Amino acid sequence: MRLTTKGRYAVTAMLDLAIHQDKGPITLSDIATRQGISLSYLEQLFSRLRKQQLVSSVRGPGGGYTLARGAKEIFVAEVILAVDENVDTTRCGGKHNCQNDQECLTHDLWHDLSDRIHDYLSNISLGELMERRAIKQVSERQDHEPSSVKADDLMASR
Amino acid sequence: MRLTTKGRYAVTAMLDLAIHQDKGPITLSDIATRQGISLSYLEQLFSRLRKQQLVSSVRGPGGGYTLARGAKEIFVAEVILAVDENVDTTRCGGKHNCQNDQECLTHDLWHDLSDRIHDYLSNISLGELMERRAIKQVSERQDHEPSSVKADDLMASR
DNA sequence: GCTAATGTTGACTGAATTAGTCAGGAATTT
DNA sequence: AAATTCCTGACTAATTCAGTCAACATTAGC
Repeated sequence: MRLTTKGRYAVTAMLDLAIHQDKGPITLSDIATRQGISLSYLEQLFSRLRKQQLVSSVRGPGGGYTLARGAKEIFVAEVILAVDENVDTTRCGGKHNCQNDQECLTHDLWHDLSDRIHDYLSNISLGELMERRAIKQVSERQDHEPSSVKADDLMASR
Repeated sequence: MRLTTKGRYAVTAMLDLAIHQDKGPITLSDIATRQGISLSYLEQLFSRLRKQQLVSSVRGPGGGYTLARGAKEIFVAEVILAVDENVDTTRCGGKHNCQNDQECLTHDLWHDLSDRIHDYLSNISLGELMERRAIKQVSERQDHEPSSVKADDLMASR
């Protein structure tokens, strides 16, 4: 499991899709402008996302992409793995008899960690990230709104 | 926070160090042979690990590297960040006024996720990974050892 | 049916990063 | 003095990243 800018682009684009999907199919041009990602690069990414059945496409005018499932049923790990064709992260490729026992010992340790990260990201859905954002926005609005409690009061109370 | 093969090499090497550190300073040549990583590449990585004070070095014959702290006080996130000359992952570099509000909306969402991963990896120590491995080894040995309790008995009791 | 909008595919490319090589030098033990 | 090890920097091949470009397929609307 790798976590690079490529995966970040994919997750960001999928989040954009999730946020705007109530407006019907979304074109890649829209996402490109909103997120500042080149159209052609998005095409590469969505080609893979489509093959993994994370998005559906509609051709022709008024067409575009939609999420293939609900935002709460799509998990970050899926998105990242879809655009990351990288598989065998281990040098010994799962073989347990490489050179000496010592080698695979730490290989397994890494594999352990990799599994944990994967499990973790498999439990965060696009929907959750959206919700979290919604909560944050409310909280920020409250911070900036004039309220009965002044900022100075808060500072003084520290 | 990125998660690449570079970070994996670093974590693997640090785990190797953690496992063998009871034998005094460990040379990079030892790690190179055991883990199948080129010596020169390890030198680059350990140069950074040393600058971040994750390892201590001893020069001359009988020298090598040791962990700067106990294995339980070194966290995976530290190791990865040490070798990753972290680029600013966000295009807007933290500015909240890039183009339109929409752009930063999903940028923040990604940042959220990145933070979560960081928090997660900040709570896994090298020591924990070692322990987990130890438990796994015991469990595997028990699976293969003939014992007074037969496997069939266990299955039946379910 | 024509046209425009959009997805689909593949070949190509410059830039950055990865992973490694090489050559020396500095410190320290024997 | 000699051997061992860390330390540093310059260099390089391979890969990946990010993007460009061109051609084509499908469909909606006129």
